[in-house]
Amino acid sequence: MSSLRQLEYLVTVADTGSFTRAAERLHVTQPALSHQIRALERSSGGPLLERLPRSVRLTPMGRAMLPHARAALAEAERAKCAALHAAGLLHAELRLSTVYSVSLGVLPPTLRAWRDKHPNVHIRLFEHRHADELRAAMLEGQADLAVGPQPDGWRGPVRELGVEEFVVVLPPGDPAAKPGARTVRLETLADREWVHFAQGHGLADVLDQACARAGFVARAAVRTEQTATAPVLAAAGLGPTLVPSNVLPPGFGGVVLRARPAVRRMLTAYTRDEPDVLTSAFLDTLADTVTP
Amino acid sequence: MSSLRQLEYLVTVADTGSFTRAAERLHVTQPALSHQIRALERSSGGPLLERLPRSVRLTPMGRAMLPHARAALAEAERAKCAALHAAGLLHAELRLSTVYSVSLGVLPPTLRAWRDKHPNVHIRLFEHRHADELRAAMLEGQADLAVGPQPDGWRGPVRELGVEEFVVVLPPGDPAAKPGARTVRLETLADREWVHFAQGHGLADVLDQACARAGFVARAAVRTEQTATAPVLAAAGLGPTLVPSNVLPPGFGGVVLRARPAVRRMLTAYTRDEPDVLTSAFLDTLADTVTP
DNA sequence: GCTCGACATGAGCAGAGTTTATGCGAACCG
DNA sequence: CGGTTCGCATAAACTCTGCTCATGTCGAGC
Repeated sequence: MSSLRQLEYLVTVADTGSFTRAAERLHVTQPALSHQIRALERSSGGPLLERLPRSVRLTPMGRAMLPHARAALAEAERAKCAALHAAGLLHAELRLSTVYSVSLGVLPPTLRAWRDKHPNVHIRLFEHRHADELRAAMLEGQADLAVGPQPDGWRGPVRELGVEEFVVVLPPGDPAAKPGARTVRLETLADREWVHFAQGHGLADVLDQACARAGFVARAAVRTEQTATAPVLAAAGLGPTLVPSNVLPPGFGGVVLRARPAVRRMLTAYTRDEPDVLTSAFLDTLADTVTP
Repeated sequence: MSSLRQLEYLVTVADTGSFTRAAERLHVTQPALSHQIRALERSSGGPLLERLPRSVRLTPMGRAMLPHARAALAEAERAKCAALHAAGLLHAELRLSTVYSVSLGVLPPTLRAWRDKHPNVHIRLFEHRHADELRAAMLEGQADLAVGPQPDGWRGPVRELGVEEFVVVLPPGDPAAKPGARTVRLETLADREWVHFAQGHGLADVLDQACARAGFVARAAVRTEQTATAPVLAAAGLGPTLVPSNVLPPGFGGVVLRARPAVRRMLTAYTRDEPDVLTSAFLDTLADTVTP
């Protein structure tokens, strides 16, 4: 009997038209996918996919199989949903804890996707100024799930979501932004006054450490408490600032340059204990919406 | 994500109303089933089955989940069938090799069940007089699947189907058959002339070895080539005989007693290489129809 | 009260599935 | 036309799931 996972792999390869892309989407490596598809083909009695040099197509056999595979997956999903519905009405709240920059940048698309899938699950959001605060609150069991920078020495499941890249924001026409350049060296901004963050704000540490690595101390023209304010102030000419690229709204007016050397932060989701159904469902949504 | 197997386990427990019986039907041990159901319950967020002292019932959650689980299983099955159909394997041929006693006793119900499920697969049956002949023919690749006694030192997959119990057949009113007795000691028949089997017939060896273990040599009143003939001759008074219990037709006229000590034979199905889809489908049918 | 039936639990083990590393062939590019 | 890149297959090692075997627990029935 073929497993659900194998059917899921087949569907994903069919949808993406490529082993490699399917493997990415499924969060497994490409050989693992190759193996499973191969096993499925053995147990089905013949090839399901036609390996072309540039892409992958379904064989007639695969095409015949595909709709039933989709249906089986959908039914399994419905089985779980039905179970959740039958029992989940009691405890349908998910407590989510995070830091300012994440709740502004990464979370909104995820929350929208989640709301579409599970409109009856209420989400309660806790926001913290600093990753350490987040960590401490999670230790006390404030929330079911934390989304934020990698916590040091965390006893419990941690899932890596992806790396955030930080960008320098400058006002239009700033001399440090060479025409056409995509990056900027932090050292060239060593003598500027920066749009900084308030004491205890997580991004204040990020900025300070990045500047320290570049060999200088960032002086503050102004310190803001709100993450979203910094790039607006920077674009208005108060000085450069450094923020995760995903907090910038689409069509943002300022000049945006990747820092060189790169300033990155691993974004993770972590829980105190093994995640329950709701939490792990949210984790999947999170992983799906963050990377692609 | 819950696996297909877990859903199958759930459905079977719901159908049988018991962990133990479900485990038998699924050909796994009861702890394995307990574990999987427990895992499914964990990943579903709550109990699916209510464990009563005498039986097992579904919780509302389990009841909600059940129809979808069935549907998922059915779709997965259809996926495989669709693939087979597309590959043209549904109009295929399955070559089956066996020994006389098996083709008479065990196989007919299996073949009927198979015919109902896959009416388009033609079965070609090869019958052998002795297990060694069967083994040799299989080595040469005569058939896709062999059904017969356990082959010695077989290089390839062997699946145990169950043990055949041999019975002594006597004419009605034979003095060796005590009224109400269900068994008979072979020694008490040591001085009889037996309804024996032809030289080279597999059951001839079985009879000789059983008698040897009981401390005597079975003299032959007559030797028959056909398995079905022996019990008829025995019932007609030519002498006792020893045959697998499953070769006796329902409503057989003679006296049937289990041999003591028991004469048993492990019945197996074996293939040269890993079985293909068709073969393993037949194997499943076989395993299902032989044991219960 | 004792035994028996039925499910739970725990330890140990085999095999499935995954990852990392590497190979191979076809297409693309200079 | 060789070199490079992209995409899938293959090999080997490791991890972890899921199995069996042995044992525990609890209620029912004699």
